[in-house]
Amino acid sequence: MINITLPDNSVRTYEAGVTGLEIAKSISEGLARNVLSAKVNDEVWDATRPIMNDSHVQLLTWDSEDGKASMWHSSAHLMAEAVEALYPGSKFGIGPDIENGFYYDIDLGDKVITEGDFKAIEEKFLQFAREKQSFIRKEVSKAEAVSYFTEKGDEYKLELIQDLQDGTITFYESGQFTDLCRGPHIPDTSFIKAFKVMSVAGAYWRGDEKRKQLTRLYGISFPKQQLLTDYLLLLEEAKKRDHRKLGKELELFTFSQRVGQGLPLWLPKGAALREKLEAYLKKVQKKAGYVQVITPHIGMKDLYVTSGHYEKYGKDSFRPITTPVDGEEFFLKPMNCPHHCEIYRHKPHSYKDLPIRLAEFGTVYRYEQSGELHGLTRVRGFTQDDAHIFCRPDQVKNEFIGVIDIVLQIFKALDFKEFIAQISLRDPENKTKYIGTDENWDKAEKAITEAVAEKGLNAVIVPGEAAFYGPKLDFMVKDAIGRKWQLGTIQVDYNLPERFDLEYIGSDNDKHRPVMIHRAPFGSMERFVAVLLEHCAGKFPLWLTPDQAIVLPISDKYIEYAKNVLNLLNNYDLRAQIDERNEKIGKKIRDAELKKIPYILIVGEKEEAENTVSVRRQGDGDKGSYTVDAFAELVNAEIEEAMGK
RNA sequence: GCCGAUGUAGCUCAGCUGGCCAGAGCAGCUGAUUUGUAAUCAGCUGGUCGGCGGUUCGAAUCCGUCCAUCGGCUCCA
Repeated sequence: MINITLPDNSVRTYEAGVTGLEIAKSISEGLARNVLSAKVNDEVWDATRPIMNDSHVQLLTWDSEDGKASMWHSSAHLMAEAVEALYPGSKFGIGPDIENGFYYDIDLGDKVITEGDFKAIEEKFLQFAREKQSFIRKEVSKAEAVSYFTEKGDEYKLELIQDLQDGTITFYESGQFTDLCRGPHIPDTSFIKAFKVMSVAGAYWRGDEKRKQLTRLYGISFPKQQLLTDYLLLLEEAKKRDHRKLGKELELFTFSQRVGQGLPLWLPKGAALREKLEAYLKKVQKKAGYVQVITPHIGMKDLYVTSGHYEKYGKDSFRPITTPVDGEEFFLKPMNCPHHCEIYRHKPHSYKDLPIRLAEFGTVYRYEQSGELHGLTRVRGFTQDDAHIFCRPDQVKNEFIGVIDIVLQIFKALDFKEFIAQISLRDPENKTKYIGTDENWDKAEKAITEAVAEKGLNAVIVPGEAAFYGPKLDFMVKDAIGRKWQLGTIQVDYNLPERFDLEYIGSDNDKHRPVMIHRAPFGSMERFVAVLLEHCAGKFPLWLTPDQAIVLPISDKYIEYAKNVLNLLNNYDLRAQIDERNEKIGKKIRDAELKKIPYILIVGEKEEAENTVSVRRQGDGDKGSYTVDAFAELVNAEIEEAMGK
């Protein structure tokens, strides 16, 4: 007999070899019907795998992430089985569960799967699911594994087996399909009640663009049909928040083929919004001791040879611009730091001057691969809210903390609650990718980790994600459909000061090397506006929105009064317009609501007589009569509350 | 850059397997209406059907190619 400890710390006794499923049955039939897998001593197992020793067991259902993962992973197998049945001779790469569903990478030979084929795959899948196929776990030797897939002719699986150790290899068999797999899986396929192929895409084998591109099928499955319906509805809703759609509807920005792909054109309202953001950040930075600088959009090739960027990115950049007579080469600046280094160099510095914090809304141009461009989040020309801090080594940590404070303050003002802080460190396996000495890297990584710890930030640490010149702390936010984008970034750099031979005179009257910190709290104005737009679904915070209010005269008899109101609003520094069109009030309200203008001010006979406006809040209906003074107070109070003053 | 899909008026879309001058709603313009909290009515303007080339008596529709966009992959200083 063995003792099984459940999550509530109760202990039950079973015969050795009991399975998660049997434990569930002993608790209740209902639970047994919903158990997908079991966590046994912190390892997720099949619910049908015998437990031989005393263990802590947690039964996993759809409600847990691990339970979902089990179902999705099993669904990937089933999808593969369906594909193999429909397209015999298919070879299979990998098929993991992912955040929303799962995928399988498949070599289909000459067959090209398109959306038209999805239905057949779905039907075959559901047919297999209804057959209640069990997932049977088998431990196999490396030799057996190799022999199976050699016979099947699946070179992808063979390659995967090469990397595995003998004695740790397991196969899972379900229906006609046998796969190399670590597991775990759900007890049988009848748990899967709904399935949809979401999309098809090309994906390089093992993520290497030099290797063959396989067909990646994305799918998602659920234990209830209704959950699939709900999920699809959720996706529809998310699409309505897409910044590309909202940007068009709200006339914030546009693109022109004639200007060039990935080169955004900011329309008046978008420009107004962006200027508000810039003004806000300038104010915050001024308080934090930053000074603004301005540098040109191009720089000589030699500047980037010095910085090391030419060697690293020269081939992937826009081709250089050359002068007509001497053929001197200039590059569109892909970043601002080399220019700022030259500003630092323009005169000698004392240790007493440091830190020097040079800030610039610097527009940069990078040649991004055409397939990478994406609305405003990935573009070829964009403006960084850049700054470079030149400081003494003993000031690094404090400066770093100062920047974290700015980022957090901004996120708070804009109501960004869900962000991920990520510390990117050097890849310990492949140190040659990076420039700079071991010692400097160690120092920089230590400074970041300590600063983050001191701020109590909950950060994930990812080795191998560092920039080539230094480690960094990034702030990532998800967009409407769950894609992660990097916004704010803080990067320690011991490298550029070296390359540009930057120095300061210390208290010992000797020359010393300053440390540089690159930082951009928004990241880029383009990406930040895109993500902000998706977060607020186009309903920007009152302080930021291009038009805070719109005055709607009931008829053209009241246009004069509406203009008086507008004047008063302008005196209060509120941004407002008048809708002077000859339309009925209902129509004007509808249009203003659709434009997501926060306050709608209706003026007619009554308001003119009483010297008031009738206030309507976007999405929230009639708020009653206010004098313009009282309305201005209302607006200011709302702004102050939101900014957390 | 790679794989797949898409591309019709400013916007959202219809136009089936090639055949009357390419359509609708919204937006815009003109006129009527002078309006009280999410769409007043009428008329009008607007499109080398992404570009170029081909097949055909005939192409928005079929084929090729280029461009752009979308979903991924790779990349992201």
